[in-house]
Amino acid sequence: MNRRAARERIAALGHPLHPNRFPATHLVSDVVGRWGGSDSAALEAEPEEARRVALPGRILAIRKMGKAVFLDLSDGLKRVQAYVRKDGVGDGGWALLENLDLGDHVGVTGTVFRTRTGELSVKAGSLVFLAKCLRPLPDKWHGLTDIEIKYRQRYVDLIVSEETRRTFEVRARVVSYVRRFFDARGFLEVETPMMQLIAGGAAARPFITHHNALDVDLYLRIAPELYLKRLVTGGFPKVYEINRNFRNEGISTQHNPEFTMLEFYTAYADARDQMALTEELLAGAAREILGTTQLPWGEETISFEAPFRRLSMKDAVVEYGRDVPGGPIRPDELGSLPGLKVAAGRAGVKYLARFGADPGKLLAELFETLAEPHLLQPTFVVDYPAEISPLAKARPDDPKTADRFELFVGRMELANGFSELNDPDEQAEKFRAQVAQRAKGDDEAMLYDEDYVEALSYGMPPTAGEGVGIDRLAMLFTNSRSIRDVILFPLMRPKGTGR
RNA sequence: GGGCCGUUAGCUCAGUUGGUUAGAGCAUCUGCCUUUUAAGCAGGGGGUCCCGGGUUCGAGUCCCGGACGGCUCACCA
Repeated sequence: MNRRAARERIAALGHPLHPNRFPATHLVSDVVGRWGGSDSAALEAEPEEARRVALPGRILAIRKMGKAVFLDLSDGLKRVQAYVRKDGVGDGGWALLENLDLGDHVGVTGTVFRTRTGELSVKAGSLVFLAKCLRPLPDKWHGLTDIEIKYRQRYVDLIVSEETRRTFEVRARVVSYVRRFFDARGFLEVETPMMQLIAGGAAARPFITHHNALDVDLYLRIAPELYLKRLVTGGFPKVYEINRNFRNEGISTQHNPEFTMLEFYTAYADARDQMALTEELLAGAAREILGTTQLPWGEETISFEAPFRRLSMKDAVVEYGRDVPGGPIRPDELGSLPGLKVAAGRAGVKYLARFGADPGKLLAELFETLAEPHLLQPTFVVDYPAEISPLAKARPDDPKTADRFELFVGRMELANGFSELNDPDEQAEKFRAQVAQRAKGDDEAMLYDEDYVEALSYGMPPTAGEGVGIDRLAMLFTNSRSIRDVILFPLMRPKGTGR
């Protein structure tokens, strides 16, 4: 109520409570950028006229010193202090000052100088009111520690946390870099349907919605993959899309129901070419955005220096399965179903029964249990089982192994790519196998997409495709441990709803 | 959905084996202070101890149930 009372007093002093504009000559960042490097002597050497600014900002600190006051002004990005003296702004300005609170917006007109302690400051000649903050800001010293408010009321987080601000600026630069990277290499950015009759291109549960006029159920896409490959078939040899995917799965530090995916397709290329392109993309992004390929990750460091390590899924299981109780995992065990079952038993793979009949799923499960938690440095895991890769082409030398890779960084799956299956008959066969699995209760198995098979029958050139999780990439580039830290408005349980 | 942890002033947190009137710093209010910067000094106000039951002479503290949040496991990128 104090703040509302202060607002009333400001109005009584004759100040408009919601002025339409302030004739700013600079923002705080401009002042810091222009004079941040000038010491006191350099500033004094400039004529006063050249140091005059009309500077708006939000008040983030008030230090009263009797008949002088220091205000920390922020433009969200930088801070600079205003030095307001009673004899500088007069009785009117002083009366206004006495009714200002933390969070209010004001405009200061004055001269840039440095105080005797060397702090860059603006000596106020006048002070105008711009907007009132009626709610108290979080604790000035501890900041916003309530992680729920941080996510639910991101605007409050952004007001007080320069780190949060920086995180989202880095994220924006990542996306911008990705676009420039692909544009420069002749890729066409496209947008494909978010609402699909068949949610294809990945194994996940979709969200469902309904179109009234057509009276059809539609799915929010779980991936753009099948549409992008239709475009390659249609004659765009290089396409990419950066957009949201929606998966009706759990929420965790690495999962948000809607997340941003980069997918790109290169005709006439294979999985190896995509890996090389990916290394170039990530190392280049790190260098340009962060100025280094050595990224801090908690107490550790991740090196985005190319080339990244290549490791087959089986080799990974053997390498990280050495200390399994009951004896190390042996390469010969991974070649047969009985051997895999024995190995999985020793490794303590969960839900053994569910994957027991499928050697591909069993190997993937072994990999996830034993190897994935160790893959801190960027590692391309290659040679995925064909059974778990229904949209991928097999290796030319081995029909049981998909020409597929996944990139792991920071113990997370960051990217997934492969040489695309372009044989319509084989694709039809794989869809049928997926449908059969679905009938057996696997509700993440894919649906048969008849139109996609027809598209392939028109002839898709040899093509490699890949998806990269942009949110996770943003996590890596900002040293964020939770995906919620890199999504401005992550999905939260609505307030007041029970479980 | 399971497990673990948390919820005390506007904010960040203390609060002993269950025992007077629940505390501190910041914020807020009053006074002093014209180069401070977590400004300083003096004083004041401010509490549904998350909610509902229970045990007890007595509950912020113990027990049961619930709400909300975090972490984690499973599904998944």
